[in-house]
Amino acid sequence: MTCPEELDPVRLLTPRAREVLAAARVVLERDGWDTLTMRSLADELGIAAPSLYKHFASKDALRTQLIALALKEFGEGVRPVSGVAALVRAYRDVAAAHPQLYRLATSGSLDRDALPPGLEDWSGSPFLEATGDPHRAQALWAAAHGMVILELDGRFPTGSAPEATWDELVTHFG
Amino acid sequence: MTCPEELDPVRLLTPRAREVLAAARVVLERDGWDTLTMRSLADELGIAAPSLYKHFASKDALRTQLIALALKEFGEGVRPVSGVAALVRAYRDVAAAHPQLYRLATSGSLDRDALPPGLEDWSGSPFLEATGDPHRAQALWAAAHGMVILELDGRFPTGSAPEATWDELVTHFG
DNA sequence: GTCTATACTCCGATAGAC
DNA sequence: GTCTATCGGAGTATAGAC
Repeated sequence: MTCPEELDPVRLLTPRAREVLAAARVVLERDGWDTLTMRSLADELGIAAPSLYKHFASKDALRTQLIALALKEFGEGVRPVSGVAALVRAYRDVAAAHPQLYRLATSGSLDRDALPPGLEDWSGSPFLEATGDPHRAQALWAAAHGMVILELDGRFPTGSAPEATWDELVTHFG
Repeated sequence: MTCPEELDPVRLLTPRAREVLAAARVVLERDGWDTLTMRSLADELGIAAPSLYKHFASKDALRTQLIALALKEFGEGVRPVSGVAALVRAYRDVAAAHPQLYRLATSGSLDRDALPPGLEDWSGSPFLEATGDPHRAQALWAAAHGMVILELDGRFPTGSAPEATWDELVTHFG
């Protein structure tokens, strides 16, 4: 399922800015946000770093666009499923497929004013649909996020089986 | 309840190193890890930045000590409780009391070889005691962590009531 | 244990020509 | 839309004297 047109964060970007954004995704996923620099991004594009500022006003503006893009894509990746078990499975998979983008989109502060209005809510709405209750939805999302981020950060003790823990989580919320 | 002597990460530090560590906590909680620099830490102590290297070999070594200290203190803060509801409540409170230390200790990669052996397990053992099952414990911890970190990062939509979500979580695991 | 001096690297961002 | 040149700053860390 696709994101509504009016929520698509890319809709107002120039074609070249979209290319820059796509390259930023590549570098982000390869190096992580902290080591993505305007210089490394420019290298990826084969241009000089100062040229980037013709397309994005600052590195932070680029970050906001990446986050918006992530909200859109994660929302799309999780939407076609129904039921708590399938939702949780899809959430885990989409995060694992783009770990650095997931981390960027869900960690640290969020400048809501810079996002398309309604995008954040739309991105999380599958949890509401699957649970039928706002607080239940929020609790399930938080639990799934905790699992994902601890797994991405390698925080579960070595040798532990996350699969069984995921099953446990689904059981409690199923 | 206090941490076993042999797990206390501070036990091998010189008195002066402990003072440096204490100052690092202050600066960390005030500025966050990314903006804690060797210079700002030195300023807090009223000494010059290079002097710090007499006590800690690198900034990363300092980070490891802070994380170990956090594991000890969070373990102590959560241990005297029994039952899922009280555990979750204590976990939330101890994180909220030292948000930046919590973030440092639970986010990003962890160099386990640099920690006192057994400290990490000891820190998490209250979850095992409260649930009686390893996977249940892990799921509860992940859910609680997800709630805490999203709350600290201001990721719940404005106007939403985290209290009710916390209650929801306790209900499912209670 | 602290100091001064400093090396070295990297960063985001701007100015102005083409 | 891209370039070159550059600013201004920050960061970790080392060397060596006291």
